[in-house]
Amino acid sequence: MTDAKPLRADARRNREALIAKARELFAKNCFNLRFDDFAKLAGVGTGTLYRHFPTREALAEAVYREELAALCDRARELHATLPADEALESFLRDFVAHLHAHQGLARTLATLMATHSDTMAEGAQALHQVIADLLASAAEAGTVRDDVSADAVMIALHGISATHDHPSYRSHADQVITLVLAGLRHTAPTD
Amino acid sequence: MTDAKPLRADARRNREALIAKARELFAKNCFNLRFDDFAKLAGVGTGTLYRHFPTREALAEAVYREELAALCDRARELHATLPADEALESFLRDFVAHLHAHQGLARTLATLMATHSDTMAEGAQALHQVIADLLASAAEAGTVRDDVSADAVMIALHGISATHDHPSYRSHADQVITLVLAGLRHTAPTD
DNA sequence: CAAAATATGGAGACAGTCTCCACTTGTCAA
DNA sequence: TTGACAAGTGGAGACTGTCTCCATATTTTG
Repeated sequence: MTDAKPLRADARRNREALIAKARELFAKNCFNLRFDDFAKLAGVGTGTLYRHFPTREALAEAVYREELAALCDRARELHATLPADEALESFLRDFVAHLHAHQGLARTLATLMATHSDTMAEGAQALHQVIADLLASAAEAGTVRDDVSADAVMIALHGISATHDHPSYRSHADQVITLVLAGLRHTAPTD
Repeated sequence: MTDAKPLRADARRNREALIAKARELFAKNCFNLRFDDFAKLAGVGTGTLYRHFPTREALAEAVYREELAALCDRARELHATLPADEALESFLRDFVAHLHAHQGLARTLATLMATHSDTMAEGAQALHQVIADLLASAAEAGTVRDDVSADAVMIALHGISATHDHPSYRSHADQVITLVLAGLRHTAPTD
């Protein structure tokens, strides 16, 4: 499901060029330039751009796939070395810090999460998975409540990433994480 | 700041027609039709539409202003009759239920919250205010922690409204509210 | 009732998106 | 090497939706 067709040499080259240029622009917070112009900037024709990345989101995802994967790896690492609830806390805090430092990723993530359709959400999916795993472990260990799904946490993260360009983003986002974690640890009333 | 210029008779009539038609369409989940077509549907010229509502969001806000105000009133009512933390809980639960029943409002709110600019966020602003008030009262009463601002809650709500078209929206959204409330009641560690 | 102020509508300028296909480039078997 | 087929290219131009502009119409006012 990850790949299937061996790309021709020049095709791969163009694809790389496109991603490289996109990364460069995203780093400069240029997200809204004309798609056609972008193609020109990357030195390829419009058609080529569209063939490789049918939408803006597809391009964004390609740019941030690695970064997102790294984040997920980090989560798994924490999962392996810390009690699950602590790993979760650590991960969520890191996550916010990372988004804060990488506007482009935040922006992309917000889009990815909003796009429930097709494979677009691949990145969001990976994120969902690691959170679900952490949550399951912690619940089993009895350190967090077991009646809250990863989706709920994802919704909170969605809110957070959608707010990335707000002035006092960082402190508010941290407060959300605080709330979520405190809420998770506050074991469900057993009435 | 709410109003200032007495609108001419025909102008007011057109404005009403526009809002009425928009409400009708939103109720049918038609959000994406061409702006020009919409003008025609409402029986006014394109120019007129643009003069009254420069953007889609402006129109959406006009349509849902009352509804949002009613929601805020309800919050104040609860605030007056219940302990603040219970009022908050009640309000947030109602809020989710209401969004669930009114896709259009959810959609609009998500947009409003994303738009930090100018007066656009008037609706979101009102919401922020009532939550801040509830939070302050509850904090004073010692029933919720006092180190979390209304903004944090708004971020969670943003996530929730942005998810309104997800299949299992309702249960996930409820879980988020549960988390937020539990988190709020879990008084901050005094270390 | 005339003049001034206010509002209208819709043609058309404009900006972006995306498709299409004649042509180029790469691959592979002989 | 080379020929022939597959794979990929690029960019002109069709298309779609947004928004402006202003001659004309309607209201209001004195």
